[in-house]
This record gives sequence, C-alpha cells and structure tokens, in this order.
Amino acid sequence: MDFDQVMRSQFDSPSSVRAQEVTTDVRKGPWTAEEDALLANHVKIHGEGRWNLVARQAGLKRTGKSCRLRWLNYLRPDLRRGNMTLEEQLLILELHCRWGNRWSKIAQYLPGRTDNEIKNYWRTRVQKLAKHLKCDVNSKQFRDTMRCVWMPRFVEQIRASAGQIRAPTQGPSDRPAEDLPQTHGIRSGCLVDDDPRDPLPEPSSSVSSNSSNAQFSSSPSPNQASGIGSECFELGSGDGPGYWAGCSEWWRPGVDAGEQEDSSGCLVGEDSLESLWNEEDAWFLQQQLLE
DNA sequence: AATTCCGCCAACCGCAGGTTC
DNA sequence: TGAACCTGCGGTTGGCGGAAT
Repeated sequence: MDFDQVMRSQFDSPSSVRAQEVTTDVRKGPWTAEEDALLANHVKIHGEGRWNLVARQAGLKRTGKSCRLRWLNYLRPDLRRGNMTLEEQLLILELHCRWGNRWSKIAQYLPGRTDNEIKNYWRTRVQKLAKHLKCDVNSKQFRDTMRCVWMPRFVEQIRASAGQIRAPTQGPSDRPAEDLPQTHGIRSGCLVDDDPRDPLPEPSSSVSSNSSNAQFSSSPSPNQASGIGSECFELGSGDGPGYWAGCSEWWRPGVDAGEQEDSSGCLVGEDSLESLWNEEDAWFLQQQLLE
C-alpha cells in the first residue's frame, strides 16, 4: 500500500479521524518550497491545529509534528527574522534567570521569536560564554555574572543606542525601575504574566535564595488581586537587598561599552552578548568563587 | 586552491500531559 | 476507565556555510 492509499483508507474510514501517523514513506529533512506552499496555503484556509489532519489534507508526506514545527518556526507570518535586538537579548537573560530552560514560556514574551530560536541563541551564545569563562552555565557564579555584569551593560547599551546617554555617577542601585528599557513584556519595570494559571515562578533553585544578589523582588499587583496573574520585578528598589545590591562595586558605569575594544580582544560595540564580554567578567567570576 | 574546523540553525526525537472515543 | 491518539516541550543532532589553516 503506498502513501496515498494509506491516506485515503485512513481518511475514508470512520475511525480515520484519529488515525495513527503513517510511518511508511514519510518525508524527513529539509522542506522544499512546494511543501512550504502546500502547508502555508492549507493553514491559511483552514487554520492551525489538527496537524496530522493538516499533513494529510494538504497532501504532505510529512508527520503532523513536522508540519507543526515547520509552521511555527518558519512559515508563520508574524515571525521576526534577523539578529536578536539588545532588548530581546536582555529579556532572554532576565527570563532565563526566572524560568530556566522553559523556552516556550520565554518565547511568549518575545513576539515573533520561536522557542527554538531562543533555545539556539542560548546554546550558541550564552553557553559559549560560559565555556569561555570556564564555568557551568547553570552555576550561581555564572548567573551572578549575568545579572550583575552583563545585564547592566545591556541596559546601558540600550540607553546609549536610544540616545539617552547620561553620564552615570552612581551605582545602578540608585536607578528607578521606571528608568528601565521598555521591552516586550515589560511595562515600567513590570514583567507581566498574562497567564493566571501559570504565575511567575520563583527564580531557579540553582540560585541560592539567600544570595545577597537576590535579583527579583516580587510583589502582587492589582491585576493579581483581580484574578489576572501578574508580578513585578524591580531592579534596585523595593524591599530587601535589591537587584543591584553587592553588584555596584563591580559595575563600571563610566565605561562606555559601545566604543572600546576590550582587553580580551573582543570587539565591542556590536549588538550582541559577546560584545559585552571583557576580562572584568572573569575577575567577577573569580571573586564569586572565592566567596 | 583545497582541506579542515567550527558555529549556527533547522529539524528530528523522545517524552509527558491532554483529549477523545 | 483505559487505550489510542494528538499536541507541545525540551534536548539533541546533522548539514550547511564561513573562517581558518
């Protein structure tokens, strides 16, 4: 029985609605333009969902899973293409601190970006840096470096690129939450969780709860009281040690990361995580390890 | 110019949880 | 109620292209 016969027999029978995926003659590997057109056209007419049915009805010799993945990661019209912006990179760092490897959750806060894309970004860029620093990407030291060194630099670069450079004379702990960059999912320093069934969890357990660098202070918002899940994280304000506590001494607000070439030879000034790396990070990590 | 190395990314795989019959 | 099926998620891998030798 060839593929089409299998399809027809499954489609025509009453039990076909839940027919198993056909394992014979299933195409794998890169998608062709014809396949893309078939899938896109079918979804355009019939909408998303029921991917096994989509695969059959569209005449694709692909599994439903493969169709879904292709649509979500490549064909969806609202996808964003190109390099991650500074805001997006900052947001990924922030959200990963909170949720760990929950890529789909993180992707919800980056419209147009897929979980796969974010996952790849993390693995290729962030884990590379962790390797460079000779530490585990999930270690407290690495997370603290992210929070206290790279993320402030991101904020600074975002400000600089927005033409809002103002020579800081104080540590970031003095900065109001309102001064944060406006990124997707962040409103006035608040990370809004629109899903009431899945409130923002506590930061990953790999970051010790008694860390002096405890990063996010969460407080219920009015929305939460009304049943709409929402939490705020505040940088350098609110109760407790605050986000930047213990970090300011490592912070070099006068260093303009947008202009220089660092001592490690990395060109600085590109919109990337790598551009924020310098020897200070290694020093910071060393201090963390000595604690 | 040829070969090797390496980074990036698209796509696959296995699993878990949800849904339907 | 349990089996079959579907969907979504996170981890992994293979291929491609550019850089390095």
